[in-house]
Amino acid sequence: MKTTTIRDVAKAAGVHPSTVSRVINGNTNISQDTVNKVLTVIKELNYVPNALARGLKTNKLHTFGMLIPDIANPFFAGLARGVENAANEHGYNVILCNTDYSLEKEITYLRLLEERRVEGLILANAKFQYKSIIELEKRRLPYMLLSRNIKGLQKNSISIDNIAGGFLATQYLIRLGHKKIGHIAGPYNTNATMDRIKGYKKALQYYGISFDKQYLSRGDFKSRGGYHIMNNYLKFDDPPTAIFTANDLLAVGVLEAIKEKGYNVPHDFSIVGFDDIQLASHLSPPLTTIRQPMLDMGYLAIIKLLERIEKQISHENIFLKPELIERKSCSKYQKVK
Amino acid sequence: MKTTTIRDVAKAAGVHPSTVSRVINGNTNISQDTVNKVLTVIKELNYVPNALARGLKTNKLHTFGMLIPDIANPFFAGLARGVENAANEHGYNVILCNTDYSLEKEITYLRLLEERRVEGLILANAKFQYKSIIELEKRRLPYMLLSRNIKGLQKNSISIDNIAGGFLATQYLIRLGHKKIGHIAGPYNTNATMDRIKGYKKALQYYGISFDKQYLSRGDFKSRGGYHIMNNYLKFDDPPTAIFTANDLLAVGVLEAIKEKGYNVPHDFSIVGFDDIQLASHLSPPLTTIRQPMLDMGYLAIIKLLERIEKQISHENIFLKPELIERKSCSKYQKVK
DNA sequence: TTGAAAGCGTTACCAC
DNA sequence: GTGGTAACGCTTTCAA
Repeated sequence: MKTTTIRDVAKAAGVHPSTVSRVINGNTNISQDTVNKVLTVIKELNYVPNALARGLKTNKLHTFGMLIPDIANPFFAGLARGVENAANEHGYNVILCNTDYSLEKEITYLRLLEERRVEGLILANAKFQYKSIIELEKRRLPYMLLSRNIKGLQKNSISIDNIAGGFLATQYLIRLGHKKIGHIAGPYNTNATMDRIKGYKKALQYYGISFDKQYLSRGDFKSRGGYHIMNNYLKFDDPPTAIFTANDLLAVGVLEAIKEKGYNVPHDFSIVGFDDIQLASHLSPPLTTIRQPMLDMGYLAIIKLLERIEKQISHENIFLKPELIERKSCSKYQKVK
Repeated sequence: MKTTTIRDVAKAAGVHPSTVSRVINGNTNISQDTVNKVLTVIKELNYVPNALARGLKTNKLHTFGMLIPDIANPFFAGLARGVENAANEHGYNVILCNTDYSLEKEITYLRLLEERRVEGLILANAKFQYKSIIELEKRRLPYMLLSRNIKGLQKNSISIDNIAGGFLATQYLIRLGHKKIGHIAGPYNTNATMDRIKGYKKALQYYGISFDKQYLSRGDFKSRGGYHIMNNYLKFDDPPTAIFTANDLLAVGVLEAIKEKGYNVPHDFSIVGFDDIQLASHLSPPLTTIRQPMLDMGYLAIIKLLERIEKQISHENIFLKPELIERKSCSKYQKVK
């Protein structure tokens, strides 16, 4: 069974194919009569334009590609949702690719997306390096890095200001009177982790608290890690009275370790997380945390990508403001334990 | 700047374009010499085939469309992940569309996907009705309904066996000695809700417990709803001693209401949820729940879709087995309260 | 084993 | 306002 084409419509309407094309594309220089006639036939024949043919001709399929490690991770799901919202509003579709933190997968997907002639790329994947970006630029394939910064590249990225986020969290705890503040960081090979540490140190310094390196630990963004590190803190002669974790999952583990030992949050320890995933508000106690505006970040990424495409402009790195969400996992520092 | 085409490669390699095409497509009837020559040139020129042109010619762009209400919902994210895994393994890409439970959006997206000539559709969206399916069949666009059944349609769907799920949850509570078992259901306009209720009733009947309709409540799949309904139960002269909720979020609200009144889970009340979202294992107490195998469901949907495409077969509705995940929100019925 | 030619379904440019 | 024609980049059939 052949699908109906623009030619079938033309024949049935008694006009030339190019006229049908003009009608479809909303060209104005056509008599109302012809427009009506063509439109009627289109409906009658149930004609659906072939976007591939159009794409081949115009070099525009109105499709973006998005690379993320894993859509099942709520953080990336939020980004993806923001991206899709903005793309859809502008008539674009997005092909989503899960790379599982594998460089190989990233490269395979990228190739696939190039073959498909996507008009732009949102890169929220993990392993991508500087030279891959150079490759993209050589091919003139517009991209935006999302929640991702690449060393040596000072443009076309959108992420939150992680330094500000770290500062915000730490400052909040300091203002509650805490002086012994632990920070459980993420893996050290990401900018996000390092910046959050910077913010943490900056706040300490700003408020005249000296940095104690035994209070800084390297975690893995998973609850298990938070659990072990907190247990370790609890063995200290002088454990921290407040903990800032580099993400919410770490805070989950911290909470577990504290409860297990019979202590209470926020009475005995104050906790601040990072991300504000759905989980955070449902923990007991509900977790005070630094919110990343995932939807906004994704949305903005597309807006900027479109600007790049339409006006050929490059953008400096953009940093969105993090926000402190105050819930019930922190309290004023209590002298007596 | 023109992109390099198959013709450029041909010229540079001193062969005919059709020969290049044959090399790209792994045609065997070519001398090793020519293959090598062409491959070298392809690399030199950095040639990337145009999938649109190929798709136009072959009518196969190897792309699927997937309609879901909201990727930010962990349940759908799980499905999407499974779908993408399977699609990718078979050389397909997937265009993801968030419909926000809006029929209008569903229709708009569907049209877009048709124009793009996707080869198949995964429908996990909400509003779609029988007549839209008929429309798809008329257009010979293969589809699979995912976690979604449509009245009157006895084929091409994959979901879990919700009756079995409801039965499993209720049976578990009964075996713990509970006799007064409440069920907080979802919205009544979905098959999933109705089937879980059926399973609940079936278990009661099977174990000789008479159904008491005051113990069955209609919820909304949100924690707020669970909270209010549980508060209502607590006002009963004879409140249920165990609650089975139609999803995990409802259980979150139930837990809150119970704690607020100073009761303890699992000591005073036993709770079983449904879905097993990430949240479930991190609640306190960790929630016993019925797991839906999201990844498997998504994966299988693509496998079956491919079968339909390649072998033109229709499938009966497929029901996957739910699984009870035992955590710490249930205990044996205690006589004295 | 390779070349030639036609055509997939559009759009865009040039006539009239 | 509308028609004609060529071309987008590829695959496929036929012929050699």
